[in-house]
Amino acid sequence: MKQTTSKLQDTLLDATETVVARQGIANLTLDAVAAEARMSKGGLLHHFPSKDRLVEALVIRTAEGWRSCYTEAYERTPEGPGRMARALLDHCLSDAKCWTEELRRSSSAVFAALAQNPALIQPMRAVYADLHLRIAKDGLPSGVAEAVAAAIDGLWLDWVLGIVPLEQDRVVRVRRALEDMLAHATQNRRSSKAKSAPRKRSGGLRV
Amino acid sequence: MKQTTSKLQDTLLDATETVVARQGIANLTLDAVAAEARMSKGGLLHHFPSKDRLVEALVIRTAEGWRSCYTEAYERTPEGPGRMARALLDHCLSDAKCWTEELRRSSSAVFAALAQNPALIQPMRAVYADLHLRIAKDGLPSGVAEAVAAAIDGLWLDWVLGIVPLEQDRVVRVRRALEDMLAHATQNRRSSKAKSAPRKRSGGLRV
DNA sequence: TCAAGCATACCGTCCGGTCGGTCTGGTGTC
DNA sequence: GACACCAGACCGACCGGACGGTATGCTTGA
Repeated sequence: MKQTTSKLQDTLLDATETVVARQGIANLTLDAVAAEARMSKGGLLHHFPSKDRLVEALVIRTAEGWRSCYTEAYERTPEGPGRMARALLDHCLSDAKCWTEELRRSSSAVFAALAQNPALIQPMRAVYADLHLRIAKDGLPSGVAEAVAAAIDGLWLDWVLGIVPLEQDRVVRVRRALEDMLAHATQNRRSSKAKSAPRKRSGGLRV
Repeated sequence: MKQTTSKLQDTLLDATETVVARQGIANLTLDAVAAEARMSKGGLLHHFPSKDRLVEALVIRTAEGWRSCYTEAYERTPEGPGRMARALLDHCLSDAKCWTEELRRSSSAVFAALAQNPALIQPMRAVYADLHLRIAKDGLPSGVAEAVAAAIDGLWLDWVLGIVPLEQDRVVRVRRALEDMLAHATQNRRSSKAKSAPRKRSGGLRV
């Protein structure tokens, strides 16, 4: 799965992202990529045997980037219940230092690629499966970590698609809400090992 | 913005979705759509002057569908703080009755369309702006409703892209976590009108 | 009879992929 | 050191098919 990408191949993949970012994946042509990378089409095809392979490599590279990203965040985070959730909060929602323009470009390129060729979900699925595994054994009522992950995905979606402009404030607000949720969950877990407090039937929550 | 779509145009849009769902938007051709709708290409072009317009109409139809969907949910929800958040929870996360295969198809088609032509974000943006307006004046610490919306978006993303298979259990777990968060927020708001309790610096949350 | 609805044939363009070729640097041989 | 040889990197002209769009004509109902 993790293929060796040479320096030059990386350059070509960068060029691909650039073209997609600028012209949309509908206008992603081998000629355009080659031009962007200042190479001939023949040269490009020498490194990637087909357009499909090129795009696939792009997706894989990005997926692996994500994996190592959250893996490192996890390693950095102190042990204890909710470790993965805390890692996600700290890494993804702190000061937006991880919401770089570069990430946006690659993410949006991957999105486009997925739309083009649904089979490319595969590498993504692998990464997500890995992530959800960590989340599952997070040591908290499992919905909590899942909610955190989902919320981050949601913010990320808005951002990548450009549906809603990225407001720093909004990220901070959401982060606080999620942190509170996490704190409460941790607290409850500590105070009562019993089944979580009796709750209204799931139809409900009327205030 | 809200264009009148005739019965027949709807059929053609359905056909378009079907083709996208089956073959990906890369293989969305006028011929394919026409064939799917059992009509000639000329007939198709008689109703939609170009492929772009066809796809645009598809996006608009879906966007308006979403809008009316959450608007109705909002109307159905009792007044009070967190109304929009509750509406979203009740509608989107209750028994998955709104996670229909039909929605998945149309959503994924829209995704593909957006990837193909970024300008089509426009209708989506309008709908989201409307939604976020309601969320902003939800009467709770604003991050809470935003977090709910984001989490739902995240679940929705996983589902539409097929990154993670839709598990009913997972939806329920996340729903509970979010409900708890909402309940706490509502409670805090009731007990203290003061600024929310002193919190650790946002760097933190160490358990 | 006229217009709207639709079908058929066709055109021009674009683009992925092929293929023959050139250039460069490395390696053995004398 | 000179030479032959070779492999891999890279080029770019070209081909063939696909696809969006047009032009034109048929059919049906008012």
